[in-house]
Amino acid sequence: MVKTNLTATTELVPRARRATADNDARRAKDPWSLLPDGVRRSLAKAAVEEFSKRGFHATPTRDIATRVGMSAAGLYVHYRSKAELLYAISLIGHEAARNAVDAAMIGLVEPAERVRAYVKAFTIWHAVNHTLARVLQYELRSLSPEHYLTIAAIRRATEQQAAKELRPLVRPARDLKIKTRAVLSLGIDVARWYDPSKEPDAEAIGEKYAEMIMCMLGK
Amino acid sequence: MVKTNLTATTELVPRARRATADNDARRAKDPWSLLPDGVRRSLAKAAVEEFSKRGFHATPTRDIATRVGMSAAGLYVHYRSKAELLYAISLIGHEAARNAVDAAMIGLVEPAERVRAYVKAFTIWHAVNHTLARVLQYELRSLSPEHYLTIAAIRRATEQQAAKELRPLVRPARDLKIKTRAVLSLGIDVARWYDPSKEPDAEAIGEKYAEMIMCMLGK
DNA sequence: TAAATATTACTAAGCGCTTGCTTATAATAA
DNA sequence: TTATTATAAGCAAGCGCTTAGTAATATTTA
Repeated sequence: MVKTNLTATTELVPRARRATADNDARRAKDPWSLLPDGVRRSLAKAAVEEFSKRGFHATPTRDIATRVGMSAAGLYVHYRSKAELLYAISLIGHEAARNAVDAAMIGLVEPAERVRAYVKAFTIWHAVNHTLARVLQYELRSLSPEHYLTIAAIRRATEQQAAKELRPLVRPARDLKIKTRAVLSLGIDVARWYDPSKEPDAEAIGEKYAEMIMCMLGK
Repeated sequence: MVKTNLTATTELVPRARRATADNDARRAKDPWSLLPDGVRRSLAKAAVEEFSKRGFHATPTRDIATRVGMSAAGLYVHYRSKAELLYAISLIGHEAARNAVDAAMIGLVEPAERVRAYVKAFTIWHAVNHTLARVLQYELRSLSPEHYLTIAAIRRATEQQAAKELRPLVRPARDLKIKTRAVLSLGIDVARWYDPSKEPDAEAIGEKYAEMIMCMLGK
């Protein structure tokens, strides 16, 4: 399997392209750049809009297809099933969030600096990409059992990464788990309440949140 | 409309009984005591279990009825529609959460003490009642437009109450909104990640969260 | 080269199934 | 009686997805 095409038989998310600073920056900025431009991407974006607003089970595939100007059956040329569409979205979303925080910490070595950058980037990502993030967080239960296992593993890795970064800053050490939870929780929940029409400045929220967390950690 | 019965034509949540300390304590403890014991309560509890696990739209009314040993049609003797069942749950849940924090602050006058009690009670409630809380938070979008308006008003009041309690502790004053958001957000999101089989001690989580928030507020 | 053959992207129609809810009817209780 | 609680049966609508077919494009063959 060398060539990449757009059919449903292909891998859901294409292999990472050559790692360049340019690609990294673009990926950190727009989650959808992980999916090659085309109908497949349009369908995924349309699905996120619908799933986010109404929920996976309340969204008919017909509506997603119509949104991109297709007949109801057209969707199934590009995705095997509604379930696989959700899975593709979930994979892309989790990878994009990971890329965003990784990019923000590049070059930082001081633990406190790294954590501050982590929290800020994580928060901003969940504000800017709140539509996608809502699907990631609220539709976990809508994944098929097999798909869920894969996504759950990715999420465990995220939690471990956060714990690793926080460890040098948390005293007593036994509080590491609950404080890691709190940090991730605070960032994730931004996606629930964030409304760009009322709170346009995601950057400011990220800054404040980073400040609050550092304060909470006694730094 | 004086008498209370169990039919679908009655008010969804019965008028508050005579306010006694005993009733207050029971209500703070079990949200379901807001609904008279009987089939109506059983159905609501069964629905919460299902809605929480699978989501409103993924749960057939047949499954809810079956859970309480009824035929599919039996549900409609006690609730006009699936939508009204969700609405009743939402009303009860929001009122119960409010009762819990109010009860925790009774007799406290010092602002810092009140906030500490507030955060602790709010957090514990979302851990202990995480099943119900998930329905409250994730099924807002499944409410009918009219029902949503009522619930949204209740939620605005909750936010205002929190802001009122926090105001004396927040400097600079312009941070009140974002910090109120953070406090509520942290508590609410406990319902998402809390797993009683892994984290049995809700009280300890409430205590730690209160500590963390006070630290974040510089107290 | 041109003709023959696959492959791809798409649609109109619709199948089999599940959904929320209603109806007709019976049993029970005040 | 009269009101209440329940059920068995089933309806109309909506669902995910398939099928049969078309047109356009690529690939292979003569």
